[in-house]
Amino acid sequence: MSFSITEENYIKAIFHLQQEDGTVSTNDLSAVLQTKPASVTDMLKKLKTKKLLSYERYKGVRLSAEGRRLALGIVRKHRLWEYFLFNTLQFGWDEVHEIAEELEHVTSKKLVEKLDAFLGYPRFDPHGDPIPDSHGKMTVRQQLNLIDLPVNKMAEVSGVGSQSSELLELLKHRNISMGTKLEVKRRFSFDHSLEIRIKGQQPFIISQQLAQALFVKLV
Amino acid sequence: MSFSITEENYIKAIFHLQQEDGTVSTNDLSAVLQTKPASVTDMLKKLKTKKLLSYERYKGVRLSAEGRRLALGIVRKHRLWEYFLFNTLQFGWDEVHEIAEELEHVTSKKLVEKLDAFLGYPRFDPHGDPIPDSHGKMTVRQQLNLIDLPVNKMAEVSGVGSQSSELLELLKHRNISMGTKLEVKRRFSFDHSLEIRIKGQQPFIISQQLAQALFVKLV
DNA sequence: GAAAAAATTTAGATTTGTCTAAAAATATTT
DNA sequence: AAATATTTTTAGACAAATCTAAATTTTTTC
Repeated sequence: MSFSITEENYIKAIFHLQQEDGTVSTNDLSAVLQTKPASVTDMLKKLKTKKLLSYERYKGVRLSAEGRRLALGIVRKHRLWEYFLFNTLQFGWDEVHEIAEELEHVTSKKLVEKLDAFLGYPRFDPHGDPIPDSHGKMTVRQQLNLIDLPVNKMAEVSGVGSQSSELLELLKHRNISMGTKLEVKRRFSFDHSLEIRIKGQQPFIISQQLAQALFVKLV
Repeated sequence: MSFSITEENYIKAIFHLQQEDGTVSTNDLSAVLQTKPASVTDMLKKLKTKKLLSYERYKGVRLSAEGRRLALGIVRKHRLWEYFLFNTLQFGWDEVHEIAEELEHVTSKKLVEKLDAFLGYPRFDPHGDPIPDSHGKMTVRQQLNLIDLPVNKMAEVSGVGSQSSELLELLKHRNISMGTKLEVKRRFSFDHSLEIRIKGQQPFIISQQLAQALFVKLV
């Protein structure tokens, strides 16, 4: 069985939304895919007949084992291409997502395996997200949200919560990127902002929203 | 203005058919695109309104300057990706075309330029076809370096890189002279040596230095 | 230069993925 | 638990790209 680019994008979106909570709603999908809820309903019915997901009207949706396998394949391709664009072609880490959105739909299985080998079987993409291997397995990284990082523990940035250009723009301006070493100096309960200090720089304050969008690991 | 993958495939097909004779017929297009003539007619009308070609009913079709520019851009992408697949990812030269058919539709301009730079601005793809540069210009090849001769293409020796007696001595010993017909059987990336076969003889291996000193033309 | 053959176009239908507007089901508020 | 609000689905329509069958134009043959 083969799938259109549109179908693949639905499956990928459901996969990502499912990470948080078990079932995914029509409205959530409508929001991330930028299509009307009515169109989402139509597509869900279609994907159900293709056995990629279980769906009952008004009850939300969940990927089947088959659907999950497909999703992992797409995510694998997306992240391998991101790695290629960043490491081989020297793109900025804020540019790679958009291009990978197209490359991820190229179908050749052999291409994916050759690319993986050429890149040296990388396990994380430029945003710190794990790259599924050819069996769909991902290395889990002991990564925590910056908002949860204990005060005065040195850590390094290992992931971001979204690929939005707004976030990436802010990070660029704040001079934060993958591997940046930092620690939390203080917490302000009023607005949940944090004072952080990047190694070798003066401390400064970041918002709760930004802190929640950053993942770090202890060093 | 942007174009669908289908529209791009029509433009590319017209471009290739146009190489032979000036105008292209509905039936020829129908044959290479594997669609019914009626469908071709519909698309030609559409592409005419987009000013990519000139078309009058029953009279065949010709690309406009705009259409030619678009076609060259697609051919450029196709051949750069073929070069990448063959030279970087070590695909067989018979496998690259099919995969490049998908990659050629990825839209990022910057990707094409970065890929071109990464590959070292190659001027010919693995089949020996010229790669248009970013302005759409192609090198016309009459004579090429033996090191660039695609595998399994019969060619004849048409020139040498120097007149040094050392070179000529070696050529005499190897039994190679002007007009000798040969083909490349294999390439060894380790030392860039080539296995070649002179028509009617057993294959043997020559060094990179020797290959670079020989010019051939396709026969 | 007709008649026959081939190529091309028109007309009307189909599939995919989308939309709007209205109806139905579910969730929230009071 | 009734009223209200929100979410989701249904019904019917539309654009893109295709098809088949029939009509038209061009080309070839005699």
